Amino acid sequence: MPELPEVETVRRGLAPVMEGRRIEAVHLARADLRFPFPDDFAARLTGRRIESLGRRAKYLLGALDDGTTLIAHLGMSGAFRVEGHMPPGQFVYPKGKIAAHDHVTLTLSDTARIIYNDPRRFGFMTLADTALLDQHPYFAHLGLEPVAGGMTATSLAKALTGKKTPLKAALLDQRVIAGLGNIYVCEAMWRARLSPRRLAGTLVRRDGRPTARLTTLASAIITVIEEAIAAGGSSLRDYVAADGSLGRFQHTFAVYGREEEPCRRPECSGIVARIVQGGRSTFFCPVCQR
DNA sequence: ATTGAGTCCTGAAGGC
DNA sequence: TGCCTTCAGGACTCAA
Repeated sequence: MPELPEVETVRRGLAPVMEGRRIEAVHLARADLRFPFPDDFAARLTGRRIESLGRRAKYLLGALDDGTTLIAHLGMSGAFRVEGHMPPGQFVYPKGKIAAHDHVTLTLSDTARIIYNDPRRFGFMTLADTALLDQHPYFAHLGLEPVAGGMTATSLAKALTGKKTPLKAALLDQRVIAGLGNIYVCEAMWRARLSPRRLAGTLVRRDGRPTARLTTLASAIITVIEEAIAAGGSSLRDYVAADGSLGRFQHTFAVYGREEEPCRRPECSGIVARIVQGGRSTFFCPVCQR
C-alpha cells in the first residue's frame, strides 16, 4: 500500500505514542507475515524502551534501548492503529477488539496498544543491530532519499548515468531512489513532462551532469513527495494513518487512476493513458509527456 | 549486469 | 445472489 509519504505519515502518527515508552507485552497472532518473525521476536521486544521512531525509504525504524532496531515494512496493505491512552490532545481510539488480520499487538507501558493489521501479509518485521543498520541487506543498496537535502539533480544524474531502462522502471528501482512507488513515480513524471518510456540515461549529459529536464524531474519528485506528506499521504482502499485519519493527496492526482480522463494541464488536449511496464500500470499523458 | 515474469496473499470491483 | 476474472500502493527470487 504505502509509499514514502504514507509511511512518513504513519511514523508521525506513531512517534508521539511510542517514543520513550516501554513495550510491556507483545502478542503475535501468527508465526509469520511475509517472512517468519525472527527467533524469540516477542521476547526480544518485551521490556524494551523505544528511544525513537524513524524512517528510511518505506521502512519504519524503532530504535530500542538495547542497541537493536525494530524494522517494519508495510508491504501493500499493512497499517498500524493505536488503541487506548494517548498524549493529551491526540485522537483517542475506542478500545477495540482484535479484528481480522490483526497480526501484531504491542502493549506499551501506559496500556496504549499499537496494532499491526495487514490483510495481504506482504509486510514484515524484524530486528537488527542499530550500529550495523547501514550494512543490513535491506539498507545497504538503497538509493537516494527523495526529499530536500536527500537528493539533488546532480546525485540523480549520477544514479541514472548509462541506464538503458525506461524512466518508469528506473524511478521505481529502490536502488536508484528509495521510497517512490507506482503512484508518485507516475505523478512526478507527469509534472516533469517526461515519458515513462524514455530511457533513463537520456536525461544525463555526456559529461555526467544533469540535463535541464532531469533538474526539473528532481524538483518534481521532491515537491510531489513533500506535498503528499503535507496532505497526510494518499488514502486508497483501506489506507488510514495511525490516528485513523484519511490522507487527502489522492484528490490531487494528475494521472494516477485517471485513465481516459483529460490531462490536467490546461493547455494540453491529451487523454491520460494506461500502459503496463514491468507488470505494473503506468498512467501518463502521451501528448505532453515526452 | 539487467530485466521481465512469477510469486507471496486477501479483498474489492466489475461482468455475466 | 453468486461465481468468475482482474487488479491492487511492494519487492523478493529466479531464469534469460
